[in-house]
Amino acid sequence: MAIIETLQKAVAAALQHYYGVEMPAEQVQVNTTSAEFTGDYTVVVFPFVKLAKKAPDVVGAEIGAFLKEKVDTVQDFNVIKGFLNLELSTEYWQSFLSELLTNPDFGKQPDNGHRVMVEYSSPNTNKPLHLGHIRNCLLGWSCSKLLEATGNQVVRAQVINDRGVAICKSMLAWQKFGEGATPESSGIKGDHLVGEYYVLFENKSKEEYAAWQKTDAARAVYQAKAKPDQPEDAFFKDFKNNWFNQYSALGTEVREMLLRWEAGDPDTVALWKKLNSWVYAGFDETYAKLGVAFDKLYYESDTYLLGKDIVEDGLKKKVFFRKDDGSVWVDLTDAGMDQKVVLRADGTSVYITQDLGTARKRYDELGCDRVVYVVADEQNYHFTVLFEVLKRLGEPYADGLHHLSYGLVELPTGRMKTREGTVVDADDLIEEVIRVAREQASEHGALDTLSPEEQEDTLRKIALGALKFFIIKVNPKKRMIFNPEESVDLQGQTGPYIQYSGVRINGLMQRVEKEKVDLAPAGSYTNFEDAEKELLKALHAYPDTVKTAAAEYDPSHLANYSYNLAKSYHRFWHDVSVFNADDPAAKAFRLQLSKAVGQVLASGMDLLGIEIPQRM
RNA sequence: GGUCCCGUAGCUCAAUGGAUAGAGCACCUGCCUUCUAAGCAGGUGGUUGCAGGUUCGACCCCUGCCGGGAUCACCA
Repeated sequence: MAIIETLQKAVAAALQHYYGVEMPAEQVQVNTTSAEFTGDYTVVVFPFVKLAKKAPDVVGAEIGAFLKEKVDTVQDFNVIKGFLNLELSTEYWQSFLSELLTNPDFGKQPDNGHRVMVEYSSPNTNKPLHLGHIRNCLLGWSCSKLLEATGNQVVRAQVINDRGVAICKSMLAWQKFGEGATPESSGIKGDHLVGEYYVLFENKSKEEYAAWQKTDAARAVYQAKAKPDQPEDAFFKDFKNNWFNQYSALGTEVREMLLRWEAGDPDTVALWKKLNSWVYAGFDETYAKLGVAFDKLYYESDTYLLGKDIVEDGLKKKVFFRKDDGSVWVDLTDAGMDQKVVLRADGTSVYITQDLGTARKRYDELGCDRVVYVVADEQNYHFTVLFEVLKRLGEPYADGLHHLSYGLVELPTGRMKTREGTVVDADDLIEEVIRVAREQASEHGALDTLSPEEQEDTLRKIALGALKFFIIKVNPKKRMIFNPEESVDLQGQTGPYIQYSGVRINGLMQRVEKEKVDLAPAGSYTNFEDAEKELLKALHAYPDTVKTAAAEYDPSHLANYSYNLAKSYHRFWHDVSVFNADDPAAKAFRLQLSKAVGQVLASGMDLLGIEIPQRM
């Protein structure tokens, strides 16, 4: 904020003037004053005492006097234990407020000419979205909004893992046992239907494995391969993947199906397209409910062969080397990593080959000089390697790549496990939060006069506000415990608490409209109440909060800010009267202040992907 | 075992190296005749995993331990 720079420069000038000390202005620490002291901004004078060779309170008093005289926005100061607290003039705060109100883009930055891609969600097409995808989507969406707000052009991209063994399992199970069921005939949402066949496949496979374990062949394998003293059940648990690849009839069928798919067999491709189309329709519905969207879709089936030219390139540049068997590697041991295959001996791509290829392709085609990959932290190593390799290849965009790594979402009972059926389904969860919101609303009664459509819309906003805030308030890199009961709380540190402060403001604004209140005399109101000053200071901090959240790819900063702003507003609401204020200037000022808070809350919540209802 | 991440109130989470480590939930106590009480005010609750170090000042930076997690495939 410009005021901070002004103060920094003035302090530097004071140091020069009194002590002949040269200090770069940006090294001067200016903090916001904590609530229990008088003042708006605080200069920490400890770093200067050695240079000035005077006691902290003397230095503070001298600099304070200098600032008060030379900087007209500094109205007063006090020094406590080496902290120089500065009070800005009421004129400054008044003009700040009116500037905020005339600037609908307050807190946002102008176009900086960069184009950034934010890649998020990356679902597999063999089952529906779950709680983990929700955290991913909310982070990706909010992050993309933050990047836009800080002046970037953003491309939202989704990579869809639409090929491979997983979807073939669903396809095979549907073919064998589905009897032609469709989403229409079964009344089941497409992604859930396909997911059911995936589960069915896994169950059938489990049965087959159990039966196989009783055969002589299995006994022979156990005798030959088990470690000494290894009990049978432990051995067969470990052996499962080997069995599936070598002995399983279903396994063989799936692999044959995958081969047919890769060969472009028309029937297989048609089946694949049919099931995937059901899944996409299901995903679209879930994304719509979550309020997230994409500008660009990448299908793994289009990109999985990509990246071979970059391997050639890397060989030429001696970044990669070829082993005798023909496989291509990169040696990162000098950077504390391992050697890594980038191309198999048979010439086919591996996971990282694709990512190398798509990174270059995106830069070439879309000019994205920054890419944010929103991917869970289990892939930290993969991205460290990927970025390092691209750097060594001298790719021009290599420094603009960022892995927004987020921690796993766990339940109070522990990790979600597919096998134990503890995975929280995204659609179920959304339905559940809406149900609870409906229950609470009927007790509350505030929505009773709305039309049924408006009621539904409001309930959706409240419910999703609760769910989204609950997830987004946590620092992304931390693992989070998701307690379903707490996620639907509407009181306390929650989305609805913030929405409610916005709703209160909406109510005021409607009344302003109706009663045609004159807001002009606000400027003559100068004797701010504590609650008012607190709000002004909070509003003042908004642009920096947006900047920090964007720079750190961390929406939780903004979530916490929004909560604190809402909290200050609730206190203000309680402490002072707005419409019943005793003088017209106070009334006008409080209405302007409320309007400003409403504007910033709406802006901030929008960056988090949360809507504020008209009433609740 | 190597590398990386996390350990803060009973629980879920905050705290650009700055002042007495803060919120919410839960548990108590108050506040609707006044702009929506989905709100406000107060109380209880802490050796910031442990031990050193750097600094005028450390939850934050450094070192070593302890605990939890992730990852180290010609899988994705």
